[in-house]
Amino acid sequence: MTDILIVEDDKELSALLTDFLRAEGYTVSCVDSGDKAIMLFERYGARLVVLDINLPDVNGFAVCSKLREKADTPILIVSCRTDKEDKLGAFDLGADDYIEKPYDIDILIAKIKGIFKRRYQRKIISASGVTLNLVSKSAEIDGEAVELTSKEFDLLALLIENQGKALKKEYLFNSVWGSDSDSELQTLHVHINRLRQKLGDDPKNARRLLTVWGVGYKFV
Amino acid sequence: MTDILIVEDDKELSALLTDFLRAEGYTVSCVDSGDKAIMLFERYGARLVVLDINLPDVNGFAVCSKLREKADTPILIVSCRTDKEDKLGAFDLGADDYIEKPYDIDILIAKIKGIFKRRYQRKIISASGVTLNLVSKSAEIDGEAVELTSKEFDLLALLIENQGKALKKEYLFNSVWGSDSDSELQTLHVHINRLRQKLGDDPKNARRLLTVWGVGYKFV
DNA sequence: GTTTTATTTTAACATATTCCAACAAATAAA
DNA sequence: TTTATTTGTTGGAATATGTTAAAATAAAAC
Repeated sequence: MTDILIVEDDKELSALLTDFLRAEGYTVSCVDSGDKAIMLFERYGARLVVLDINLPDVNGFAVCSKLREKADTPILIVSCRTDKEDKLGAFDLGADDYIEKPYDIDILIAKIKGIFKRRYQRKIISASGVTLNLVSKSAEIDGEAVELTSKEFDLLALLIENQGKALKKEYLFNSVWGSDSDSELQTLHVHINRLRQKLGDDPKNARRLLTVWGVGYKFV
Repeated sequence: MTDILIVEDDKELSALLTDFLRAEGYTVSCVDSGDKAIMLFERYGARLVVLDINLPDVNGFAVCSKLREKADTPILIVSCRTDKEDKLGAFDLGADDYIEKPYDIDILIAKIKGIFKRRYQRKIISASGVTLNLVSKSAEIDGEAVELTSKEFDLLALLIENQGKALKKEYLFNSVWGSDSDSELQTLHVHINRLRQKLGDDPKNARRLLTVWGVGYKFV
């Protein structure tokens, strides 16, 4: 997965931005149209998207909303449009920021660095007595070390990273296992079951790993 | 813990902002100096800080860096200074955004809502004592948690998002169930009925979920 | 190559939700 | 007032969804 996907039809600008970002140590992919952006994102994913609004094919807003359907990757919208409506629309679609062109490239980079730091530099995540060390892959529950298998760990990490959010079963399975055939959701159930045992959670009266009927699961 | 701590010495501006944010369902505290901000934050905490740079006592940047020592609460810096150096410095200190004065209050609120959604998994819609969190899929009625099934939740969310507007039954059914078999509107009645029970609404004298004869329903 | 451990599959079981159908009540039209 | 139409109510059947245990497979360790 590349760090940053730049969607920008101004070749000169995108080349400049790419150089600067690579100098900061990020891996960068560039596309000049919305369709390509979606394709590349579906295929390889990205940790952050810099999205121009005025694209040759589809509208940038449409791209934004399509990306949001797939993942909650941070999206920075870049545009020469200055209307308030455009900005509000962008935030409503789930964009993380709206930056007017022409922008100062140092500021944009500072913002990107900030997002990366807040979003991806976390080594330890925790919620309601459960602590996961993403580096050593070790887990503590209520202060006591607990052995988790790798699938269990990945699943629990995903749930804790999104604590409070009801996550669809398809999404959970997809993220942890990589594919999504309906029949395989049983596998997810089994792992949820194991996790609950290790968490000491009774499913009928779960306190941490809750089922959200008709949707999936959430960690609180 | 309050949701939002506003650090701003312009009383008029902070009062305005407070009103707007409270209308969005956030709890808000206001202070007019850096020392008070630190004190209040240490004592009660906050989920997000809106921080003015030009304060009567200490510099806003100093406040920002002190807050960062204590927690990684999101900080939105608001300032009339437009120098690049100030902005870069703010991001370097860990500020989440730098907003130039004068700002559009709707944009600021959109940004705050976005942060709450991403960070705290809180996307709230509410009307007359009923609050739905679209991210965690949880519901509160008059301050008490209530269990809703997924169809009930979707239906109520649709009604609340369009509060005050009478929605056609066909539209409601279509939106929630996806199909459009007109004959099955009976199903909608049943769900409306359940919702009214959970809302504590008597259909003969409904206070929230009203019947609009010949049309459908509306939430007020 | 065997043993151990982790993971997946299978299938039976348990539960919640949704749907349906019949009827009751309210409203509008005749 | 009567009639037709729309809306409200109810219980249980049908369906969808969730849980669990155990066996089968795959992967890793020895």
